Amino acid sequence: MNGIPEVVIQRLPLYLRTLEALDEDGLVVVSSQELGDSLQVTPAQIRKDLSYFGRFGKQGRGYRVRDLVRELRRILGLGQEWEMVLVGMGRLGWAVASYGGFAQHGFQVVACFDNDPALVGKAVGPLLIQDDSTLAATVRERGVGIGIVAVPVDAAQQVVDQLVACGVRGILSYAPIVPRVPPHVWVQNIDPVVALQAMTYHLSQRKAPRAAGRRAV
Amino acid sequence: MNGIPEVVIQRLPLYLRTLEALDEDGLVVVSSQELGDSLQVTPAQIRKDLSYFGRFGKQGRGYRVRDLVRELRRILGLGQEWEMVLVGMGRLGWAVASYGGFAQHGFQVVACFDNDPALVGKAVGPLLIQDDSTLAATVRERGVGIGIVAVPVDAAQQVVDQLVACGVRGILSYAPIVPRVPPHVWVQNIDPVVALQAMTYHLSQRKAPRAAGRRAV
DNA sequence: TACTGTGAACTATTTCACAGCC
DNA sequence: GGCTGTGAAATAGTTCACAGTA
Repeated sequence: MNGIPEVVIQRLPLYLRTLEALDEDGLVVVSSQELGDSLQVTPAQIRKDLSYFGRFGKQGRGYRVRDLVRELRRILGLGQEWEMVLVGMGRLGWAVASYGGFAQHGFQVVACFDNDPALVGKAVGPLLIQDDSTLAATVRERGVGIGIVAVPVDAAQQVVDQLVACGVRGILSYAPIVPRVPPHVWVQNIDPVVALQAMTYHLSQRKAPRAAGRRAV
Repeated sequence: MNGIPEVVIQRLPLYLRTLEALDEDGLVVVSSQELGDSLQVTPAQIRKDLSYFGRFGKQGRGYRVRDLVRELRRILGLGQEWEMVLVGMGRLGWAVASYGGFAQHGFQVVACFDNDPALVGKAVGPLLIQDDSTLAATVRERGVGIGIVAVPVDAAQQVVDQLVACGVRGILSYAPIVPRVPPHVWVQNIDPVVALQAMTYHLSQRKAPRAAGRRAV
């Protein structure tokens, strides 16, 4: 055994999401079996995943939902508000900026940027679109940790480089490339077309076996 | 060996995406090494992945880019136009409907639905928002294969059930649940918050190792 | 010579199965 | 009795390394 497997990390937010829903429903204690039923994951997998981080359950009973929520939030680093900058204010960037789901989960877009003079100065909710040239200063000043890339593919690597140069350590990219980043920077890509294309493989087969995972993201 | 591993299927669209870009750049032949450099995947992995489907390369030379694009498109079932219905026309659904990237890749939203009378009848590009009650008829009539779910979490499972009942075989879900579907239906989930939460785990650690995959999607 | 295609070796991940505890 | 936590076993996935060929 070495570190904690990346697949495990990617599953924790799913556990958290479900546990939060169960908590809202008023459930106090949950077994790995029940949680697994909701998530379509084996109970053994849930227990093994959690065991990488500690012992959170009570034998013979299960896990206290609220306690496990708290532990997972701590493990995932969700105790703080995370500030993000958004680059690219075309249709996609606009939609991302207007998406309420981030704030709800402690992720805040604190500034947004575009290099199109026609867009700079426009208001997006409480923010004004800034020119790309002000990106570095804003990121450095506020110590923003995460950048969202919503620019066209041809500009994507350049924007990623800029963000990395300003000290951003996480990048959520909607651009259809695998960006090149130094090893201390973490990237998550989101591309619905890629998801659809993997799906059509299965839809084209005579018979389809099991359901696919989220690849989340 | 049994079937083709799911991870392999999920990587093929990434290969395709990169090969299409290389083709546009005028590259005629590519080696697994070069392709791997673009994608940050080992050459051995690319060769192995492709070998599940046939022999597409020439020893000593590499792969003809255009031929490999054609093969991958065939394997992924991209020879046809795929019709999709979109359910949920809130902000997110609206953004999805307006997204140009689908049409560009042979995925067409042919109808969109909401259960809010205030939205029904409004135009979204060339489409009119229809009432949910007309979903089944539309899907059955046109034999639509893919449904996109962009409704709030509380309605998501119900909408998924409806889509499945009408004969949809693939679901792209933006809702924060793992929907329950019969085994012949394929699901891909997209949730940027889940992606961010996995990322903050790494950002919270003292040192961060390698870059994460896309889990795409 | 420069590459692919591929068994075999290796590594990672999942599942099993059961001791231990509530 | 029912459930967790966890080594050990089983599976799945990746990488190596080299024979074969254009």
